[in-house]
Amino acid sequence: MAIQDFSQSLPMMLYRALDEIMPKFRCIFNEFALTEQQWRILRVLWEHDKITLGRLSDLTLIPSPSLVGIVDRLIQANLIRRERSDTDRRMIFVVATEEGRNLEAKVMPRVNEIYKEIKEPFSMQQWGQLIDGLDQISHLNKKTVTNEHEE
Amino acid sequence: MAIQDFSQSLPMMLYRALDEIMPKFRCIFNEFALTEQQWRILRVLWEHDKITLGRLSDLTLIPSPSLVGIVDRLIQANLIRRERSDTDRRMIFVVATEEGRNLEAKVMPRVNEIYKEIKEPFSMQQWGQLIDGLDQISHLNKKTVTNEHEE
DNA sequence: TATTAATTGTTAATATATTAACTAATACAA
DNA sequence: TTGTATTAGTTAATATATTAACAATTAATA
Repeated sequence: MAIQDFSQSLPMMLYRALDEIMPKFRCIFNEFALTEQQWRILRVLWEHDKITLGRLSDLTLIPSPSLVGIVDRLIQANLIRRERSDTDRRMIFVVATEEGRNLEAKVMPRVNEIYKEIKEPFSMQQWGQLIDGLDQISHLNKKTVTNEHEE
Repeated sequence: MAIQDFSQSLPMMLYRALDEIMPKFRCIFNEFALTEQQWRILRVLWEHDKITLGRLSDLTLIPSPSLVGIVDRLIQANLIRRERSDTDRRMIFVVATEEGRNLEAKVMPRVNEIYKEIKEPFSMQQWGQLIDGLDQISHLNKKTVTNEHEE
């Protein structure tokens, strides 16, 4: 039997999907002088006032060694700041500055617009199946696939 | 209405899916002293004896500026070689060396094994829906979404 | 055929990913 | 309480991504 088509493999399908949609978003980020990774960090900080670097790494999927430099540059841009924990001096919190918080109202509408465009051609069922499938992939080693809700 | 959860957004779901599965594969690549990108190039060359850099970039999803260095390193490893076209001297073909071709038989079984593990917990229908959804995402601007089969 | 435009690759500058090693602080156990 | 392990974050080295600019070649057009 012949080699299965590389282009139709799951990893390449995932990469291609990202290659299709991310440039649309990056286009917006660049208008605000943000890189994609910088955006991710701000995006998380808009949901969490105060967060440790470790958790930030988990939520943004940015590996911690990368996070160091990206956070540095966001601080230089005066969009966030570091804050060492008093109780456990190993931990470092990251907090958005006022300028960083103000970006939300400017960027989010633009981003939501693109997101809606992407989602639009899908039926609600199709979209749900896609998200469920991706969720199942990303939990392969974590738990049995049946339970949906967790804290 | 509150901000929708960033972690459940399509881009982050895609990134998380890749974060889950790719380390498994990279583990194998590293055993053969290959990076993921080097692997992708070889993988394509096993399906195409001879291919231009441009098309290689399309099929591997490796941006051409990156391709230059990656190809350089594969040449140093004696796994591929460059070959300038006679008919159009702008084009450069990439060809696998014998050593590069020989890798296929060693690496592919290992990779297929992991791939099967990933696919295993899915029903055939679930998997099909996932692939279809991803395919639809990656063709958003190319055509109307209805036609499935193409050459 | 001289000019212009388009194509194919490359270089350059900066940002990020990957992997391993390392520091500082804390938790834990003998 | 000392020694050890663990945790949180950083540094270092190399590879790759992103964006823009560029060179060489070919195609197109007046």
